Amino acid sequence: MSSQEEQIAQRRANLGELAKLGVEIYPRRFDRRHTIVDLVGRYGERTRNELEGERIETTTSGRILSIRSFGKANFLVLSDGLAKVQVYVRQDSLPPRDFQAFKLLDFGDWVGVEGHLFRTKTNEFTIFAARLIFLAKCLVPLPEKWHGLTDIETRYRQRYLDLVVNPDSRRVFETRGRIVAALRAFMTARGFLEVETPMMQPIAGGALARPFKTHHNALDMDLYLRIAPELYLKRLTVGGLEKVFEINRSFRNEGISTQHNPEFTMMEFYEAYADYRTLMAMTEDMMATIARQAVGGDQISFGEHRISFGAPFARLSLRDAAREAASRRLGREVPHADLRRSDTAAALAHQLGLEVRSGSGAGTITGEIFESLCEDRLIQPTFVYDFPTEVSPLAKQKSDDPDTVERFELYIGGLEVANAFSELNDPEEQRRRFEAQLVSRARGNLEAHEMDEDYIRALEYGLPPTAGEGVGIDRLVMLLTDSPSIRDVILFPLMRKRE
RNA sequence: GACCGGGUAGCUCAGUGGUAGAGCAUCGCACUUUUAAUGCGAGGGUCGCGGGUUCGAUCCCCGCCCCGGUUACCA
Repeated sequence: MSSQEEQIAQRRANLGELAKLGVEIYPRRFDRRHTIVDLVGRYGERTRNELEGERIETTTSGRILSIRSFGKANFLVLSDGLAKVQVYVRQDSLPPRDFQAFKLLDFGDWVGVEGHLFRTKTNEFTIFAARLIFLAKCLVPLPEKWHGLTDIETRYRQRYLDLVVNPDSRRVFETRGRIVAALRAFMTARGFLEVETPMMQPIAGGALARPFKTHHNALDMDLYLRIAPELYLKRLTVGGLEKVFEINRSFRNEGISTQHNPEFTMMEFYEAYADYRTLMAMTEDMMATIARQAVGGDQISFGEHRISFGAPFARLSLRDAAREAASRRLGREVPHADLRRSDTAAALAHQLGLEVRSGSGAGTITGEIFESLCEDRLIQPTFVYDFPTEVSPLAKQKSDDPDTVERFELYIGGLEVANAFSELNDPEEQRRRFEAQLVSRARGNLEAHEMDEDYIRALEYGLPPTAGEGVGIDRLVMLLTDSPSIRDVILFPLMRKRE
């Protein structure tokens, strides 16, 4: 029998013995007077004399993290996930059955305890147990207490184990919860209405990405998991909902990396009468506010970097960024004009050693130069603005430059954290943009946007001037929790199936 | 997809072409204020999977699986 089988058999046997003692082995309810974190927070600073004088009684519960046994005197450490407390279990202070049951407890079991608070000789804040109540068995041995669980694969596949033994992991997800709560509060306080739009869509639009496909049986209809909620949210603005947001899970059938999980969370919002400049100011405020509420300040550490979330953020036009990086790389001044024509842009990309799809326009190539040369250098928060129209089929052109749209992306710590633009609301221009995308699709670009007649029809009813933005919540959580991989901030990241 | 690193006890890790190692955990004994409790004793292994070389493979070779990283594709 392997060590694990042996330990499981032993724990099962202990459970059987508990049942024989007449202990209910899967009880239904347990009423606590305090949680452990309450107990420690309220009384953890009391001195020995104060505790002796007050004789504070408590009933609490948690998982057993360790058992130190001296025969007739024993110490348990219980955790409720947020705090730990020691329990002193003394044979002559418990009902005999409780003490017999105690001896059948294993590391990892859930128990309740009744008793009063005191400090031991070594001044440890402790519950002096008068009753022990068995709550649930841990049949499988938990990871070791000292080294914890470091195996990354197990941490992702069995996140519950990671959460039991790695307090840092727990903290990441608590911070994530605070970030989402702070974002929601931020938006609501500014008069935005939280809405929910379809995750299953007949046309996967609103972004340039490959979708997951599914099928509805009763309707015999193919559907896609959304790649973005964008087109539905703007339909709502057509309907007169001037300020809407959705905290949305979206799905993209693309590669997996430290920055990409197939399903990910965005906060996307639309504001009528605003343009992308409005949103830059709002985004600066949003980032600083979220940082303060989630981690208590607007200065953070991310890997080797110190990052300030304080406004104002740097601003950099995309073409300038690409041109300057290309000039630096090639050691010569690249003229502005070279990024405006597809032939000169392609030649430039070739000199830089970048491969571009044949038939790519100047805008696509400029975007690629930016991505490969600039993205990961943008450590302090930076708005990269004014994107090529070609790569932005849903954004509004600048009034003086039809090849450029009013769009920005926010980069922090080398991560693309937000993407925003003044929304294209001219239905005829929107149709031309979709048609250009269809040409790109016909050339093999599987991420090109599809024609969405229903969306064009909505625009025909009139979308007021509007600006919209998507904020990548997973990446924001990475930044604010100093996590190097998106999988560290998603409770159950997608893993390959395993037998 | 390519390249690099990894997969050995429940956990954390060492190791060798010749019977598989440690600490923690587990089991037994002792112990009524410990702090990774301690002391003594014991059990626990498909060395990721499959093939090959060899008298003999956990180790060398080939293929595959899984994980991580880099890179490519990809907004």
